[in-house]
Amino acid sequence: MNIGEIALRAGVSRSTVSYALSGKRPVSEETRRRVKQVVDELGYRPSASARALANGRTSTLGLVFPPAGNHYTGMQLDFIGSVVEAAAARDHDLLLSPSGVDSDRSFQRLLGERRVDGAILMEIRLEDDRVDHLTSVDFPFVAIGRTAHPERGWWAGLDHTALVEACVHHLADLGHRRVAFVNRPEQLLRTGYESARRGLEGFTEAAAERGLTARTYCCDDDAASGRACLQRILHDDPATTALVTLNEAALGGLYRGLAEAGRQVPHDFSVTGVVAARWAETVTPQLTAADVPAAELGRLAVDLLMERLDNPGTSPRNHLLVPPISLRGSTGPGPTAL
Amino acid sequence: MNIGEIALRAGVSRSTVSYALSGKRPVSEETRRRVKQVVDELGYRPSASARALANGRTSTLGLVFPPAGNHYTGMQLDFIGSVVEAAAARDHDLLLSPSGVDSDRSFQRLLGERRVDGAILMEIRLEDDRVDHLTSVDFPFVAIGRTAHPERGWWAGLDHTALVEACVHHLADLGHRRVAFVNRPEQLLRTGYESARRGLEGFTEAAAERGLTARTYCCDDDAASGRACLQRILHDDPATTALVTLNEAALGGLYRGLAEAGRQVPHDFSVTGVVAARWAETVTPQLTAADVPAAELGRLAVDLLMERLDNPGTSPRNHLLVPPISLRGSTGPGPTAL
DNA sequence: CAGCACTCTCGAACCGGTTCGACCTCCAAG
DNA sequence: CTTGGAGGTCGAACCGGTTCGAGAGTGCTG
Repeated sequence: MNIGEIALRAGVSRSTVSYALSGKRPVSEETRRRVKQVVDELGYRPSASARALANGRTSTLGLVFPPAGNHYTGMQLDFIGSVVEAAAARDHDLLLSPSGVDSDRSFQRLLGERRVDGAILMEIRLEDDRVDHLTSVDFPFVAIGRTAHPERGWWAGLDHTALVEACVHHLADLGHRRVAFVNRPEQLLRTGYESARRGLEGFTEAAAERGLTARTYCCDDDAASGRACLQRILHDDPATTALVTLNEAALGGLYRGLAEAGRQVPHDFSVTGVVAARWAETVTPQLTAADVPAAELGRLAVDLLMERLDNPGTSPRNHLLVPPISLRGSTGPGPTAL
Repeated sequence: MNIGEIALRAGVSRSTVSYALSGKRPVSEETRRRVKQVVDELGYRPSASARALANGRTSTLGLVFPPAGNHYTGMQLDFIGSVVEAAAARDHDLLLSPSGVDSDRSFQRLLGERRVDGAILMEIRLEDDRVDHLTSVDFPFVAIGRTAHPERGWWAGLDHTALVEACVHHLADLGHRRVAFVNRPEQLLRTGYESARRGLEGFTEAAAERGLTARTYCCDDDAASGRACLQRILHDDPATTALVTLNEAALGGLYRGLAEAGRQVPHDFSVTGVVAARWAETVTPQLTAADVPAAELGRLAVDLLMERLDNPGTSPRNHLLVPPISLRGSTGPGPTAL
């Protein structure tokens, strides 16, 4: 059942059916009614491929998805969900593209074969080939996070530097003097993963500013690594009384490590960091943390992308979010309090 | 840069270029070489829309995605990741479709507009309109879970009945006599959500078989609800010594509730259920549970779907998984042990 | 009544591929 | 020397839409 079939049954030409449906040219009320009736009877819907071929737009956005090798964090799920819904609300579909092992190939599929009108890039690095490449071919995309040269692009991101700094200040204000930082896996840090880098930067800077004794650690994205990491922390400096983490997946493990070491949260050890609210609430005591607004980030990214698609040539826009710290129960007075 | 351009530069016709690239007809070595060289030089890739229009296949699979209203569970993320990768491994893309508020509309987009060759349906209900509809129009799809009439379709799922039964037997063997079941949200149960229904069924049956005193609860998908649910359990029957849960998102809240009530896990309260390993490991003590093999489920679903697409008319196949219970640390002897 | 603008409709071209049938050439078998 | 088949190439049609230019009909003005 194609447009020709509809035209036949409605007794008009194919172009008239097209105009009746799109409204791009005036069509008599009588004709429009007949066409719509036939369309409804047959349940006709125009083929997406044909339409995409004809007018050069696929009405599909691409989401470049982190590989499954890295464990996913909960934040990503909320993010994806909100992107799907925001896209749907604007009559666009979302195509997932793994940026995994063979990332070139999937890039080729998305861009080379023109499957999508634009893309959203997750897992940004400070120096990011993909960003450079897309920028150089002028392909419309929005990054989730900032590269080292954020002024030149479209992006939505979190100010991890400021968030981690806020966490450190919070701990320092409470009287903690010896603090640790539990980062994302080392491989991510080394390859310039944005949040890991900027978070570390914020931690180092704020700790120095407050004159704290600070140690930094990398930790794989799972509970067992979190537990091991905590053991290293207490082994390296048993006098440590607080930590800041970016690592959602390790959180449960960190808590377990503390429990095993006999440290009570928040009584004799404080924990804080940057974590989606949903996960901060699963640990006991609930985590005092800067809540990652994943869903908002997804909506903003789609907004930006649609804006870029609708007005090509506009100068880049961006959103830098700095959510406040939600005080829950995982931080308490440190040794020098009072 | 379309196929005509390539043909021009290689000095052959468009059809020859097509055959040189697809290999569907013999082409002289000489010609093939020239075509490939031009293609490489220009970085030409055939347009996905045009190809889809011409041969009727989009090389795209649809994933009907649960709405964001329900909180996502961690299991879903692993699942999606593995589906994306399995699809990519077979040169297919994955299109996400929200099955949310306006599920008819997104269905229309996917099927009516022929954006995908086949689909994977999550969040199956025992009586599922979507399944009935797709079956009646003979659209190729694979369900994640079984409807009430599983013999007639293609699906991959978990045997929630058996898994929950195994949990109950495990608790009964340990000497627990008064147990509770923490299910997914009531709205899901009421609307016939498969895992909630079958899980409940397994629980009720096994508890009866073992002569246990059993209570069942519904619980929303978040930590606060888990905590509240646990309070209800202990309020309704303070002698309860164990629970079985399907609710990943509530797990942290359940543990918190237990801690607040002064019940030590596993010393004076046992917890078990059906949960993805990654989440079971985040709580302390780690959860003894049937590990939901989300990634495997995703791979299997893609395998089934591809098989169905490649051999239309084959009789339905399915996979019913019954993962074993992983003994971790959250269950211990009950009151009647020894 | 001619001229004109406006509304409505149609046919044809186009988007960028795939595929079918036909044709030509060359070589081996009869 | 004919015949036949295989290898290689081309043109044309097709997939299912959109869009442009033009023509038919109508009503209004000069």
